Amino acid sequence: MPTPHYGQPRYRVIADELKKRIEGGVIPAGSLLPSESALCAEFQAARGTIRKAIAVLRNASLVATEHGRGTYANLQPGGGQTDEDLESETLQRQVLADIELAALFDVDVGAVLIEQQLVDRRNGAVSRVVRTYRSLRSNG
Amino acid sequence: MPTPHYGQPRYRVIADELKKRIEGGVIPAGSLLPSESALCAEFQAARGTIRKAIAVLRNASLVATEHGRGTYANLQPGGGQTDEDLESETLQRQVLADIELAALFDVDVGAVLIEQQLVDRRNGAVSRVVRTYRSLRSNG
DNA sequence: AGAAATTTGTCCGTATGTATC
DNA sequence: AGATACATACGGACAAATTTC
Repeated sequence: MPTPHYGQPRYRVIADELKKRIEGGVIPAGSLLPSESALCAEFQAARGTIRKAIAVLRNASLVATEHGRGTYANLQPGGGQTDEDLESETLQRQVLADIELAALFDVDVGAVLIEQQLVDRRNGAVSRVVRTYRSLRSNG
Repeated sequence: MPTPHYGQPRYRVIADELKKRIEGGVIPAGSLLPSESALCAEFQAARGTIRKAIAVLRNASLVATEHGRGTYANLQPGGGQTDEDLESETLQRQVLADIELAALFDVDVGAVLIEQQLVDRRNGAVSRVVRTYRSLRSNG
């Protein structure tokens, strides 16, 4: 099989599945996740893909990895009962200035602006979308 | 060459080198970095290694990557001097969800969203516009 | 409008190095 | 010392977004 990845990339699907297991208690907090090779076997994925999935969870502070030991399901640092699972992803792209933005930046309508978009997810659902616009030649 | 990585791993060395070039102005802020394949040739490294180096810079907000375009040197690593005159104003309003926001918030296109807009001015000129969107029923 | 080239994104398989048990 | 597990690195292939012709 070559590489079919329409829709969500595989590493993100795997990350979501692991997240469910951690939140659902299938993988108790503080315990070790299955080893990378075990996850490779289960999900029929390459190690790089598994590692990337784990990197997503690590980035979300859901797990912590120790060299030579393994990856632990997260024990919440806040002390509290923070059952919240925050996630965020960013992307940057070029967009065309609408009338309002053009007036603000003092450029022509349709001029190129840089947009950075941040999407915050809370327990899976999008809670906030932040779009930051900058002019090309403004050193913010 | 097998894979010796005593001391610093290769991707980190490459990341440091690129960082020097950006901060030193060899790669001007806002301009494109060399393509991944070009960097592969220059550093004699595999693409995955180059991509990992760039990921380090992206994580440090030193660069931003756009699919199909390239990786841009970032404009704003936060220069030191602060003798500038900053202003900001905010406003809140209701807007209608476009296709992308509708998909993100899982609502219908045209549904009402809350938008908060922040306009930063620097010495009079708009340097940044931040638009934050929330759903009405968002438990934010 | 459309095809080709460029560039980044994802995924695979493998090999080797390093840390821990 | 040996086994296990994560870390780094290579090379190849195809997908998707953008630019160029």
